[in-house]
Amino acid sequence: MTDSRAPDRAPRGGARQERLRELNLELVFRHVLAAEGPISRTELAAATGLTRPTITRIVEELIAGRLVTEAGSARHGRAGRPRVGLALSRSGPAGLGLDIRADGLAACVVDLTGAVRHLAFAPLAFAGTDPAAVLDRLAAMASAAVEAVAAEHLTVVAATLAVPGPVDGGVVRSAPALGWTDVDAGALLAAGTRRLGLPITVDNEANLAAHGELHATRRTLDNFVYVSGGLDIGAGIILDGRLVRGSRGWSGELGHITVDPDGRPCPCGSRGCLQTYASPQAILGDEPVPDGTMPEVAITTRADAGDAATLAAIDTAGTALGIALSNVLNILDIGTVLLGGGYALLSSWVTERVEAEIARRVLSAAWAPITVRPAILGPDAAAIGAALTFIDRLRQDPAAWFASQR
Amino acid sequence: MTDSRAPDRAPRGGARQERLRELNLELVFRHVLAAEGPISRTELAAATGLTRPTITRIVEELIAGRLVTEAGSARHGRAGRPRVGLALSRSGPAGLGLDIRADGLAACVVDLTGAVRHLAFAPLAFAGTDPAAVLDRLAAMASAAVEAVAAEHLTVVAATLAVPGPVDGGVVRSAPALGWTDVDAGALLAAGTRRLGLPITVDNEANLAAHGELHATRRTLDNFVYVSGGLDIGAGIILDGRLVRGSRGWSGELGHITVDPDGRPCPCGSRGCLQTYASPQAILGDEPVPDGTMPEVAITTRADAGDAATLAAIDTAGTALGIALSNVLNILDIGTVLLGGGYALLSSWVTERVEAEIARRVLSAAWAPITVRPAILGPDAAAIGAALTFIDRLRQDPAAWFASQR
DNA sequence: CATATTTTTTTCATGACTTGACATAACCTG
DNA sequence: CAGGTTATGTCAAGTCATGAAAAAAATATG
Repeated sequence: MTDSRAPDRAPRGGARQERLRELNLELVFRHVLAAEGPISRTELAAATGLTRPTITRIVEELIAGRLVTEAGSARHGRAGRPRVGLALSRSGPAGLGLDIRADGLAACVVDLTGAVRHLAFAPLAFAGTDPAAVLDRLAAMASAAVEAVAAEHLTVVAATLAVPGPVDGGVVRSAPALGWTDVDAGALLAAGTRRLGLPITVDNEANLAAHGELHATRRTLDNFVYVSGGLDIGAGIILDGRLVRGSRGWSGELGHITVDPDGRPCPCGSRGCLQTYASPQAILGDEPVPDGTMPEVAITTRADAGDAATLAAIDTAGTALGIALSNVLNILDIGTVLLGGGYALLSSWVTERVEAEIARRVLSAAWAPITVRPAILGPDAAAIGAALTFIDRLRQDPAAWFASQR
Repeated sequence: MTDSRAPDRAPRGGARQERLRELNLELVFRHVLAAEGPISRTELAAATGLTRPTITRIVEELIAGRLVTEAGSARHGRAGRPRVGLALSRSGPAGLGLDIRADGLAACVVDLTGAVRHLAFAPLAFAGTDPAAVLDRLAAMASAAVEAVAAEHLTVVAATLAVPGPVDGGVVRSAPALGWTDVDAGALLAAGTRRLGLPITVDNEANLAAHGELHATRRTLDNFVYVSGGLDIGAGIILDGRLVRGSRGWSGELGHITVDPDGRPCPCGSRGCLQTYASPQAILGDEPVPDGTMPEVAITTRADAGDAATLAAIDTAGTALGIALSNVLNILDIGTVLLGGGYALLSSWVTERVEAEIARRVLSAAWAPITVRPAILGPDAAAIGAALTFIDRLRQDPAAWFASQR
């Protein structure tokens, strides 16, 4: 294969007539997706340029495939037969998202419309926990989620697991927040969920959370950097509505951007990495946190109380984050920064400093201002984004879904 | 338009039979492209999965459109009718690339195969030059190039202009190397080349040079950062064989990455920007350069002579470049850095330090080594990449070319 | 020079779409 | 409640690109 792009665009050899059908099915489906509310067959015909007979056949197929349902005839006041509204099915295939985060485990099911239909959380302290035990626990939550939504006629078809660290295939390379190194989370989870028969994907938490935000804004915002704070600082980058994964999927290591070349030493072996200044632990310094309290909460509590050391540390963190983000923005020309994860809680404290550094250091900021604001989704962003992984694939290529069903 | 991707994939309403033809034409064309040497109709049939009759008809169309030619029947020794080799036409449509660089003007024509068929360079000192005069001069070079290749039956169909600085539409926002600010280079060039009737695109020099390198490696290397040195330091980023432009096309501002937050002041208003340490002028310091000498040449001359100040400055520059690139690689997970522009000349002096910083600061370098090497193309990389812009579009979407011809 | 072999082209059937006409369904108006 | 109006479903004929099979073209071999 000399041209790496060849298989992307025409994967299955020559295009036969069937391919036309697939293309038009995709076209119609995408119009149903994009429509604000229910849309009728006649409207679809007008919008797509296809004829009514063709639309009728395609809609029939979409309904049979459980992607679309008739939403009941919406009487429009005028004379004539009322149009039958068509909408994405709320009882068809669904995606399961699982998240291993610093404070516990989350499971989430999202339907075709992107709506969260199930969300469960189990607090868990990770100190010294065995990966297999954690993933067994998570597998149980997955089963429970699948059963819970089955009652609403939703069929979970695929699962994605979010982990806080770089992932290689299904293997978690390093997740300091969990104390994991080279854990084959994909295999462990697959073992626990064999009964469900779901294909499993494992991905970085920041990437998935960014993906969740992309959907949460209904794709009106399709260029942004999502900052995900925790023990590690990660970033999910969305360019032109697509997640930037890098050549091996390890993009977004924001925490190890150099903020000061001869600065504080970092466990990674370098000096002056962002996370030595801006992670919650770095802000808290040596001060211990009461058990069961999220470090971000401890920070805001102390800051609200006017603790001078904390305020100074927040200042340093904001500046460092601003410098690191300036680098990202200079390289990628992105107009929006979303502060997510722990930073969503701290955003009112750090946004100003971040904005100041960006205004000063990003070349294009002079003629196109850059927005910094907290993310929309809360701590469940990654779980939701994970659940959306399958939904998104299905939305992009409904024909492949039909092919897989046969 | 709620889903921003909808128009990408099915732009022209419903897919009719014609669309099938387009898809298969693209498929066949891509196989001709990917083939090592000439390829016969029968081989194409086997490779694409289409039948011989279909191939015959499509090839007929490709030949009529001047994209493909019969390369003469290659007798293969065995019995039977010899296969007729088909190859990309070397006398069909061609792309024109123009480059305004620090030391002069370049014009370049590239044919469908990617071969450079014409290359001209005119030295020019930019101090105090009027943009309109420069672009007039360049327009004359463009005309000469078009005429020169017309003798070889090549038809120039589109032009792209490379400029050293961020571009907005056809407007050069700022090009310190030329002393230009907000110059509508596209319009000025269009005025001078009206007679040729070419569509004109203006783009950043680093982006285009990266694109040139992508083709120079025959797309075998499809994830890299191309560093382009000059008065300004820019970067062209290729991810998955695609140029990363950012949301407004201003990506790759490597020169303004913060290397030291309280470092040297930069004309941009910030402090510690890479280019205050690593641009040729920064390396030379106050020392004057003989007129007509490229600064990079002056640097290597002094370094070869063992000048201590120069060697120290090179060291500082290499370290700074390494830090800046580490940031890029941490964010984007790219495995290769190509040193282009002026840095190609300096690569033997700086590579070691750049590699050392990357090994230390890039998280993934621990388990996947990163390559740093000089770029393949020389100073004409941007002109060649510019000429390839149109060729690339045509290669990606030959059907659109046929549509535009009608 | 006839025959075998391989490549290319021609001829005909298939499938998906369009157009246009008509039938049916469900609602509004008077 | 009859008749007009609008939405949807169904049927035929026509178009176009493809696949399958057969014919034609061009060469090597005996």
